[in-house]
Amino acid sequence: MAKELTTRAENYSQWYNDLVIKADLAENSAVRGCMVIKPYGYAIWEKMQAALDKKFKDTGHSNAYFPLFIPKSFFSKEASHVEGFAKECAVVTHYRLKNDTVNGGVIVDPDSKLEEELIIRPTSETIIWSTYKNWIQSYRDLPLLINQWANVVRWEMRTRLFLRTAEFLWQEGHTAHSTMQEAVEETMRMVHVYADFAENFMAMPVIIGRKSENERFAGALDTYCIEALMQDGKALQAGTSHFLGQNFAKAFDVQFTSKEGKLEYVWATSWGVSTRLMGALVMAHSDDHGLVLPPKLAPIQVVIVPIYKGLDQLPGLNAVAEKIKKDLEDKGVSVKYDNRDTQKPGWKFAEYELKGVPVRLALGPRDLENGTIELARRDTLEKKILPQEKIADYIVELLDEIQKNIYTKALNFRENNITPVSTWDEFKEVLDTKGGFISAYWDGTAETEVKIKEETKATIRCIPLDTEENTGTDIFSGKPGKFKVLYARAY
RNA sequence: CGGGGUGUAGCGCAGUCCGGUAGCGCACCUGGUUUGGGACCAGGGGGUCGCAGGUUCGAAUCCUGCUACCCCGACCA
Repeated sequence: MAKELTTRAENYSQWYNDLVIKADLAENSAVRGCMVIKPYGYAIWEKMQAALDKKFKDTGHSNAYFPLFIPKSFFSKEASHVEGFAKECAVVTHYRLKNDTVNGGVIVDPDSKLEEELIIRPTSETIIWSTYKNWIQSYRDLPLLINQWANVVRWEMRTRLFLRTAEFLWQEGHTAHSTMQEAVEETMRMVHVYADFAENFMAMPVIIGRKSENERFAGALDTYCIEALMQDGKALQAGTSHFLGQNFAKAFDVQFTSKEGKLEYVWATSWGVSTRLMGALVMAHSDDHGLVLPPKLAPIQVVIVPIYKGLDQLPGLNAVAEKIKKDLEDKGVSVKYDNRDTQKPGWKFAEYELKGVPVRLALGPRDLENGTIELARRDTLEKKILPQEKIADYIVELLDEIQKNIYTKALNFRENNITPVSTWDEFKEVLDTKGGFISAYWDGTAETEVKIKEETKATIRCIPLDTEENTGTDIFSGKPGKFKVLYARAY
């Protein structure tokens, strides 16, 4: 028993930490707050990137790359933006080291102080809008639809692998439009792209909504988000899309000449998802045996494990396994045949379960005699003996079913954990005993939201897009509210 | 930045109170037996006990200072 996981019931957050490390997704690095994403974890991220990148291209966006460093002065141009990020910026002040003649080693050369400090990007709005100023002159240059895949740094006090690290990987889309309506449409389009990705690839149901003013992105007029529910009943913001209005256009003087010959400021959006999605993926589906990966994001979809007494039995098993592997690969399934003699079958079973491989095939001498093979599903842990014939076709369908099953399971959980309440006592009770999303009327004031947060640590996760306007009573203040919002404790 | 905790082999830990030749489990290496749910036996390698001072014949252990990391709070995708 080399790798024991803490169970979810024992300690959910320990379970998460154990799992990320033991499934070889990532580990802490020598640099405080920064993680090393290991090959298996990175392979999942690459699958996420590929799926998202395609969706961005399909909606007309192009990739580009902007600098890691941002001149400090750029930050001060948009007031609320600075305020939002100032407290968590890493700053480059010098550009050279020199030998320390006194104590040995190296020291920062005091003569190399920068005229203007450089901020390591916590997000790229400022550097991008200072660039867009030169790219945009006419309505003919619009819309400008750019995405970048990059790393960013936000100097966090407390970090957790994937969920919150000082450096993380993400994509940030930055678009410019000639009309407000077009920019609003783009904002909405992209939040729906995220929701579609979360549901169809990650098999993670999300609620699309609008953020309250408190939770809004620094510098945005409106922030839309996808919110997911983790198995411990805490919410996790999985992606955001911002309508930036003309704030950045005005701050960086980005104007264009309209068809009518008038000089106007452009309208902007930005949107992003990060490696935090990896954390969401882990917490949405996995169990006490390890990861449960949706087939569409699993680096290995099927693993084949041979079982034999004596190495002389291996060649016969190899022949059948290689054939099945090829049949599957011809159908676009990624397969690993693990015939290492250095580990025993039982060890391999446990290992691939830990790593969330959706389907496992085991092939032994009995199967060779009978023309059968043992198939185990990771999501349900069911085992079946099946004929080898047409196993590839069966698996192709099964992968699809597993993808759906994982989603349905997560959806049922989510639906069972949205609790409508109408009194403050009920609110606190549900929050402490059940968790999940709490649906309640809100009077629309930041004051109420802040007080609720202070008392319970729950925040307004979002105002769901599909909520109908109605009249109700605010759960906390008793004042009239126009719509129901979702409260939750969040990551 | 407050409050708590821990630094001993790659990982997880015991030993520290009461100073006397550094240990256990896992992992690793060699050989053999094994292989349908994390194999077993035998042998083997690996440590300036976080760092720097001090006390002592002798320090992982006692004293002083420093440092790193983890957990809980204030901030955040």
